[in-house]
Amino acid sequence: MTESKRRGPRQAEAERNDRALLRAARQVLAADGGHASVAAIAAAAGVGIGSLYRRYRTKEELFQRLAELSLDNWNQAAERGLAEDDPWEGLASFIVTCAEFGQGSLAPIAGTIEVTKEMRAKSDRSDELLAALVARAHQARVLRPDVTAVDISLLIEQFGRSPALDQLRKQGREDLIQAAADAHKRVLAIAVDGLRACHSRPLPGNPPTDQLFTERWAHETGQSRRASSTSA
Amino acid sequence: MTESKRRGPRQAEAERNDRALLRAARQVLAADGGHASVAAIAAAAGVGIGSLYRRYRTKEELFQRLAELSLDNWNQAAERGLAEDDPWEGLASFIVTCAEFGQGSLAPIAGTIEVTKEMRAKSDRSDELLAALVARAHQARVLRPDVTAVDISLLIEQFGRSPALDQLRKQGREDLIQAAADAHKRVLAIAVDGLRACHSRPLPGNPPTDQLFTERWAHETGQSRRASSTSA
DNA sequence: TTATAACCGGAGTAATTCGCTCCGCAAGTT
DNA sequence: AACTTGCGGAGCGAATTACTCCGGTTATAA
Repeated sequence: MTESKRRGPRQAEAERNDRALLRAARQVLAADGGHASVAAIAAAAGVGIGSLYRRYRTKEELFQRLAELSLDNWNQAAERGLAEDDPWEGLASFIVTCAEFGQGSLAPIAGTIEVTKEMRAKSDRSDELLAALVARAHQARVLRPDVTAVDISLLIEQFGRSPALDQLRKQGREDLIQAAADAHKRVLAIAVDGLRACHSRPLPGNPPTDQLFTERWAHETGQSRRASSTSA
Repeated sequence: MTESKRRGPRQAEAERNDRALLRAARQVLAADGGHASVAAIAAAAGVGIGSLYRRYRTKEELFQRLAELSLDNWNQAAERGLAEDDPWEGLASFIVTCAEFGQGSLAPIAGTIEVTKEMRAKSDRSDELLAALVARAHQARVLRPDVTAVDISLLIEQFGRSPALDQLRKQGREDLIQAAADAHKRVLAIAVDGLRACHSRPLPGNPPTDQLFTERWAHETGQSRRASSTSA
């Protein structure tokens, strides 16, 4: 990212290919789940398999990079949300941005990739940012009092994919993709409105624990200790 | 279903196995997508592959049966919803029931199975029932005026799976499965509250067309004509 | 008990799909 | 021309697939 000086047209093409690759990987991963094949990803990106393997030594390396970029995006969105004046708009825009970027693509690879130190640090930071976003919205009384940060994380994950969109993409129905994307935004807007403080009846069940996230990314690294807290 | 008279303990075991098979198929399909293997389904059901193939001549036959049962469940839930006195509770319970049953398991096989005449008839009937449910809620002014039946269908599909639940099941973390299921219900309750009429701001974009559903189940049967309407 | 029938689980099989390597080729630079 | 740089995809061994087939187990009958 700091070294994006292009020194020739070949380098430029390589960068474009890399971006297309990551973009395609998100889409294919969302549509095919963890079994997504490198051939499918390369084809969706419009590049050859060879180009994929020149940049990433293995399939897992590509997925690892994808996870890191997603965390970066998540944190950027959270910072932008905190920068907004209105606490509600800040939280809502954060949710929408994360869901559209496709955070949900990560769920199928949660147990398969190795979690690096950097990723864990970024994940911790995202927990803090989200907790701040939630605390601010609570203090302003615009967010339902019994909604927690974990609820929000689960909601974002739930909307990280669109089943309709994924399937239409796999069928190659380019004509309907835009309509499906718009519809997905609509349904997400409905769900976000459900977070507003105007709803008096309490939510069912107890607030979920953040085990639902921390435990899923363990991957036999003996890492089961709580790494973050979701309360401010 | 009319012939459930058991004539011996062997038949009873066969019935239990069949139910376990269908239940497991829904779970594995949700977790693994369309590539879900018969071996995985049989293992999740706790039966041998042989038992699966004694009841269903092929993988597609199992999926077809699954789709039909889902439609039956959908219609039953809709009828129960219409039978309720309160229009809002009727619609809300319908949504929750469908989402929990795992309507979302069908999305990954949408393009792969042959759509029978019966299935299309049941699908048409479900469209009518949902339209009635929505119309009633609109007339009672308890449902946001700009929410359509297609919006509701998409919301149900969106909540037909839980990424967290699916992954925990695949990891065999039985201890967290109940927590994930409860959390999923919570998030769904949030989204359902977003449908209430108390929200004044209109939803973004235009109401989605039902092409988003009809086109996805076509499967080269030359069937592209509109089969139902979603407005009352 | 033994014979029979019904149903079970899963090893085995051919075909497919997988991740990945390797090499011939086109484009830019000197 | 010669050299460098990045490209696409054929091909390979390994893994996975849907499905078949058969030996074992349980319930009933004589």
